[in-house]
Amino acid sequence: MEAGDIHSLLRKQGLRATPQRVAVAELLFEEPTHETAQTIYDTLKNRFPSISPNTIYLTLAHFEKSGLVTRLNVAGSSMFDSNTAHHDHAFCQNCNKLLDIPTRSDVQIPTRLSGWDINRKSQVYSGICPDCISFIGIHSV
Amino acid sequence: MEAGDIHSLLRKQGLRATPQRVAVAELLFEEPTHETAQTIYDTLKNRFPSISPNTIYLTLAHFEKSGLVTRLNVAGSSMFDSNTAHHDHAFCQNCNKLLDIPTRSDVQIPTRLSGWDINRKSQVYSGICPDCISFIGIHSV
DNA sequence: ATGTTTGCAAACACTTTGCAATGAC
DNA sequence: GTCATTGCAAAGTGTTTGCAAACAT
Repeated sequence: MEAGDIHSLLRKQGLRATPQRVAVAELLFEEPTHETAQTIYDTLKNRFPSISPNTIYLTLAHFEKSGLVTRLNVAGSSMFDSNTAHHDHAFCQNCNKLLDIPTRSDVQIPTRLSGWDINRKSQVYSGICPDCISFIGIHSV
Repeated sequence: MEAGDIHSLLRKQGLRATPQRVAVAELLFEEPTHETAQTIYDTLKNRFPSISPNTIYLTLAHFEKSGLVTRLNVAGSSMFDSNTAHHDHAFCQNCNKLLDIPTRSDVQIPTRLSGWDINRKSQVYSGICPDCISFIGIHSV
């Protein structure tokens, strides 16, 4: 996805397409990685030396509200996922990597759960990723 | 579970049974609620006016390491669950309540997931709890 | 031109650290 | 008595706030 597309994507959501927002969106949509506000801030400080955490957090909140990204609470902070199709996650306890994995079953999100109004389902598998297993020789205890 | 039992429970794990630790354990085992370090600290400040956050956090880390409790990352901070049997969770986006719910399927935790060494599975349903629906009239958007 | 968004600075919530004093065993 | 644990104080993360200046529309 290139800059022009991202611009109109934001506009379609009624969001003003500032350079900072386009940059955040690029980060989130280009790569299949899950960024935290912190990593985005660190990355963008190079291109926008005067950017503030405020901007990142407000931008991400806007994106979330518009449904462009999903917020995931993992390892004590929020990670953002541009893959809005339903899928599960695998989290590496060693390197903190978060990976999308296909849903293991065809179970749909139940909208009712004994009186609850459920709008989101999050399945997270935690363990050690292949890289850390082979590279460092770490195994779960 | 009474104080004496908790004392020996801790000792069985090789943990020194200090009054503070017994109090933390009581909180976690008496009620089926999920406490955060913060709520535990706030509660125990009454009984132990000089207790420090340090103690709470170290205690919870010990309990987690010993397998007495499970740490859950929800809504940006850790919640602790004394129910170590496998089960899912329902999280209320309005009142931040976390509820244990029985697992919906008999799927066991897979120990291998395309090269990963998985040791934990966490299923969280997010939405609005019955109390908040009827009481405040909130519904998910 | 208008109203949103930015950057700044400061505060905030939660968690972790280092170390001497305390206390469980 | 010994060593783990506590309390204290301070710092470290990650996130949020208020407001004037800047900017997208």
